Amino acid sequence: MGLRERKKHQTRLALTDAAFDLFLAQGYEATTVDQIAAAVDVSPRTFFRYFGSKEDLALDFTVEYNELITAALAARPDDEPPLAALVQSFREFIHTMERTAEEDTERFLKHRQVIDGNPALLATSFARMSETEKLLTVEMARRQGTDPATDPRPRLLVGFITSAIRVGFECSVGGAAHLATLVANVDRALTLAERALRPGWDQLSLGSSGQVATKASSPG
Amino acid sequence: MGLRERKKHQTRLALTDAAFDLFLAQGYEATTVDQIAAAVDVSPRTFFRYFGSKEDLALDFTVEYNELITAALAARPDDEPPLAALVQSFREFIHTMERTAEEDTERFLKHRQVIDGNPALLATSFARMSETEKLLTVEMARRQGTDPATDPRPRLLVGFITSAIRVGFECSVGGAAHLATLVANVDRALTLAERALRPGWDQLSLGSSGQVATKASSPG
DNA sequence: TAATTTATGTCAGTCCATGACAGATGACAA
DNA sequence: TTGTCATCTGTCATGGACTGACATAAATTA
Repeated sequence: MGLRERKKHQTRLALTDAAFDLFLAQGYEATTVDQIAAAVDVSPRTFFRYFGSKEDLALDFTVEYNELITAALAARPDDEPPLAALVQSFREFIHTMERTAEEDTERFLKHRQVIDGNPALLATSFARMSETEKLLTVEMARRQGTDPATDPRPRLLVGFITSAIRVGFECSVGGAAHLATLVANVDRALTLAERALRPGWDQLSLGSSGQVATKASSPG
Repeated sequence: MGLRERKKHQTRLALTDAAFDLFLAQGYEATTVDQIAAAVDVSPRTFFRYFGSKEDLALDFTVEYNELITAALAARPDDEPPLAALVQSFREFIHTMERTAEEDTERFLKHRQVIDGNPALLATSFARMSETEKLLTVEMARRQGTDPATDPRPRLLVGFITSAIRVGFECSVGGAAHLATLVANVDRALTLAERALRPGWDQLSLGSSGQVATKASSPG
């Protein structure tokens, strides 16, 4: 890696670190881009060459997270039941998060504190997942043997599980910002979600007409 | 209603109408607050006395929608199974929406076209639901006889159903902007969600320790 | 009509974000 | 080493979203 690239990496890191320190000290909204840039001895214009917006910086890590999740699902064995594969992917994800967070606890806790302390940021961080949800849906449809364009069930399954994740995170807001608590809450939400779903609902036996196979087994 | 109040109501309506016409003609981002204000012969400063932000105007209707949903749930009979009550509330909601939309189809379609045409707006419109989700969760917890602060199941149930709604809306984006299609898609998503859930999961029989009753019936 | 309340306009200013241009700096080949 | 080239950065100018302060105009009320 050349000097140029190293420097870039360095400034980027310096910007996020300075930013989060300021966010924690004065709040997200109260800190200006100018302040962040000044803290790193960089022109405000340069800030926007590294991040598209202040929010982009604050939610930068979500990109990495979303990649982790899709990668996790792609890595699950094909013969695993689809729902189990999805849930396991999310479990793996939070444990990966746990591990990396332990290496860099300080940074991790700062992030969580800032995001959780700002409803708008929190909402956006989840909204950013919608792209990932699309990817997960496609992969789930493949595993279920259906077409995601016409069959909403894979999408629904993904929606269920991500909403469980959301709930797990929500439960951890405000309370102890301990990583262990967060992981435990997400884990519990996932377990509950798995239990809440009718067994076998994700196992699609493709009907001839593309109609939902479970229809036959539904009451009435 | 005095003249003053009538005028206010009038300007507010004029602002939203002018705004949505401009949004449709030039796109949401491309139209400025100044343009909207000018179209109604009002100072830009006045715009912000009616709406907190451009986005607030665009998503104004969500407030009404969210009130409809919570009211619908509150009106369901107490002896109805919780999940059924929740799902029925959403069904009632979309049918109320259908009825009001038929009275004022033009405005309704404009709204949907603008929102669906802007991913950021769409995301925010759902993010705004999180306040409503909290209210729904409290009511669901009451119906299930648990404490929403310690038991995540009511919250999970609400999350499931709202994510079904989201999926229903998603399916309708891009395709025919027909109201009937939208309603049908949401309806289908709700039905699928109901079917996907294990029957009786919402019927909590409060264990002595507050532990989850369904635990006993879970495999392994 | 007079006094009070309240909506509106004007003005000035902050912050976020972007395009354009010029100068500085690292990359790379001769 | 040197000169060329690509790229990063700072400066400047600009525009759009908002906000506070103050004055004015209009409606409400007595």
